[in-house]
Amino acid sequence: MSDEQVAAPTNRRRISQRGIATRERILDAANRLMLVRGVNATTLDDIREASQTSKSQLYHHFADKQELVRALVKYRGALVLQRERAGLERLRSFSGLVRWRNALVQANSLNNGKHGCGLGSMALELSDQDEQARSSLSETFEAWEKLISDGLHRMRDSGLLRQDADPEKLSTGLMAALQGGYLLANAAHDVAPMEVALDMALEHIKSFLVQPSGESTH
Amino acid sequence: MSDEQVAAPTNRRRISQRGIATRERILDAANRLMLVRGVNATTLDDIREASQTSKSQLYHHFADKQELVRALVKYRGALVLQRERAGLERLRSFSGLVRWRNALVQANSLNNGKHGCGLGSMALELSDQDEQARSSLSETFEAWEKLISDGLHRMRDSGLLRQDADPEKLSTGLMAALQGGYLLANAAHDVAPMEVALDMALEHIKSFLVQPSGESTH
DNA sequence: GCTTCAATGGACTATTTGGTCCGATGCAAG
DNA sequence: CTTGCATCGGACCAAATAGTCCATTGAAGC
Repeated sequence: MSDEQVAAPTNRRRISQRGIATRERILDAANRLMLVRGVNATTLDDIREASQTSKSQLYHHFADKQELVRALVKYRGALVLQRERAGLERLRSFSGLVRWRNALVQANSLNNGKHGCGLGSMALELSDQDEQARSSLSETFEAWEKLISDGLHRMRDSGLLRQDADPEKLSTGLMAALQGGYLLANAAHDVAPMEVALDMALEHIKSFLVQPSGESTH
Repeated sequence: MSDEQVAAPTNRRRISQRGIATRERILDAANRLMLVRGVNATTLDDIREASQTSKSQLYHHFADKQELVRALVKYRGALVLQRERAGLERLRSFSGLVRWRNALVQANSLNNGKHGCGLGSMALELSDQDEQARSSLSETFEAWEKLISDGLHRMRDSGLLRQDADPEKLSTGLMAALQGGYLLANAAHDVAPMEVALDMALEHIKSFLVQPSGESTH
């Protein structure tokens, strides 16, 4: 998945720049609306209006609503991975993990925990009703976890983490804490539970550091 | 919130047993259907059919769909708390926590991680669109966490946990791990991530035990 | 037994919403 | 310029769905 053209269509003959731009507008509008209202509660007319397009355009670029949703899953997944790659690809120390944590917490605190994680909310809403969407979301989570575990591997290889640390399990645990934190923060409309959850996961990772430092997670 | 009559209506004059039974059937059907399809994707006709009732009964017992959903939030919350109370009110040891973990994992593995937690999925779907539902769900999560933290308090008072252990934070972290685990397991259609997440949280709690034992979490 | 009202069956309505269609327009190639 | 096709506007359609209404039934109190 490349960093550019995250909205590029799969295959069709002769696609103009104007068409690509429209498709991008539609996906962007769907992305914003479905983040706050949820997938099923967002109508095509909502998207049409927000994207300044027409019904025929929606159906020119997407076969039906389900296909639009599936495209959105990939679109949002690419955006998240792009953002996360920027914050994780150079991860080499525990303090880097803390900075990553702080960025997520700060972003979520801006809206008092509302909306949660765009991927997590879609996962719960779609996993039981669209196998393709579920599969795609699952792959995105795996890729996201891999960004973390790669960093942990680097930390282990450089001697920061003990050899018995399991980067894969640690990253899965951290991702679960993040997603659960998003969920509880969303329900409470307060970012606090997310902080507690992430700090727990970070403390756990910290316990695998070779030289436990007094470094705070705050 | 009492253990019995979880479906009892709020207030109305002269309510017959038959009426209560019908209300219960409706809520039970809504509970089952909305767990697998989600709230917004479940129609009143679905519920009417599954509950063997009629349109007039739905609107006799509930003002509209939103009220039915709000009643379901309380209904499901009461059911979960009832179940969790049974498993947590006698919690006094780390092995009790492990048994609790195993019960949740086993239940979720029966359907390969599908559906997730009934409260968590509702939380993400409703928190941004129904303030009353969100508030109710938030209270339920708090009550659930309190069942855990009460147990941790007992463990701390009895000298099992160190004095610097914070039962409230630990229970919030554990709940986040549980909810995140449910979410990832649902996306992966595999209970494994939920196990990893819960084990991480339990390891973290274990690190606060006064006498670290070799007790396995598996 | 009579009265009263909760409870019920189910047809019916209004609105929302996903989806279709066709003529118009813009753009690029020959 | 002309032709072909992607793109577009928006009216229109059909199905789904929330919600209404009224006649009927059943049960509890007098």
